[in-house]
Amino acid sequence: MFDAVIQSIKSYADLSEKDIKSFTGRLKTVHLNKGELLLNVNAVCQQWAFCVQGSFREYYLNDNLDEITTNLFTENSWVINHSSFTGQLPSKCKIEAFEDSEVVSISIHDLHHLIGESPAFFALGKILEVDSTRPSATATPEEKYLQLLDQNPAIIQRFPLKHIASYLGMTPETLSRVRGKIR
Amino acid sequence: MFDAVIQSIKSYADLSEKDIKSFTGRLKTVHLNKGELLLNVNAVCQQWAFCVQGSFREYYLNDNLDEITTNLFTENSWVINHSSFTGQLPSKCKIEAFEDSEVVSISIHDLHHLIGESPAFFALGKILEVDSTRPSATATPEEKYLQLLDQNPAIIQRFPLKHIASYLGMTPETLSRVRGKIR
DNA sequence: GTTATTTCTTGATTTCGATCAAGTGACTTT
DNA sequence: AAAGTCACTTGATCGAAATCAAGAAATAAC
Repeated sequence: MFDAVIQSIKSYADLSEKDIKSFTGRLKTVHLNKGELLLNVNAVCQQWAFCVQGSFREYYLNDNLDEITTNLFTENSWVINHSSFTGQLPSKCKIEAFEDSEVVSISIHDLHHLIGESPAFFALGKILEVDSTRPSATATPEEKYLQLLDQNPAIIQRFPLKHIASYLGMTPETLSRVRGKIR
Repeated sequence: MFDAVIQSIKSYADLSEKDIKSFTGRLKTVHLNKGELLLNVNAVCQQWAFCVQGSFREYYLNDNLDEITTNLFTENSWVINHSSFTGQLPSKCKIEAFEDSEVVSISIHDLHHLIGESPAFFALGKILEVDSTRPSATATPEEKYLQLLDQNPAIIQRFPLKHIASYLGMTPETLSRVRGKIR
């Protein structure tokens, strides 16, 4: 049932069977229809959510009311607003289900509790860093696309060009040309 | 003695007098001469350091062996490598004393201990987020400079143009022209 | 099945910032 | 004081990506 999320946490922390039981005992399964929000603007991110099925998009509206995509998530990845979670501050963006989706999540409260029980859980902090690896802002459009293709090809297969372009910080036209060049 | 750092933590967390005593009791004062490293490449950031006097520069060498400045710190700010600390991963950059400097620091171990003693300390996590506010990568050179001028004018007064330009992701020539235009 | 709408591609033009280059002034070093 | 280095400025040119614009292809709506 929780196979994928168990595999994920095992890859970050050295957990005993008992630890894993404690962990899964605190997980909640949540279903979101396309368009529903996992996190709204100004809400504080209180959960670590692991996407079991579907996909999510994190974005905000700039002054010009364009949607700027800040993150894209697919199956078997952690869907967390990093800054809102760590600082327990109001989020600047929304996280929206891009398709009908299912997540399993654990609250910040339960996470603290687990760390208190077993220090091994502390290593899960790496998830916040490792999972947020994104193409570097200084790279050229082609480099950014190749980095994404290398690190997270699922995103490219799953989301339309305009969201990927926004996520990579370029226009759809530029991304289209990069693709044409690579092909 | 620890006035500035006490003021800083009070601004992030609601701490009792006892909490503050526990905190300061674990602080260590370290002096670094200009050029000495607070954190080296591949080291894991194990400390939260608060700059009491002096200034620091965080940077790495790119493939072309240019020094890319990723952060600049002056008095009364927290000098921490965010990603290395949170994930307890090897740092990709150095943090170097830019002048003769003094920091007070607390170890990750002691920080955990304090959180165990009093949950109020958990709110200090905000420091990692709030302090890392940086001019947005998508802004124009002028906007980036004005954002920095607004949020952290001390940096502009303290560091030479080339490091500020690198930090803001532009060439020294461009920054010079931006300054000329604003004046 | 036809019409809309959205998504993507392709071309022409423009623009902003990088690069290349030279020069000035301040500060060291000897 | 002369020579050298360093920090910054200013000008000219270039290039990559944005913008503007139009059309093709795919998808949705009626």
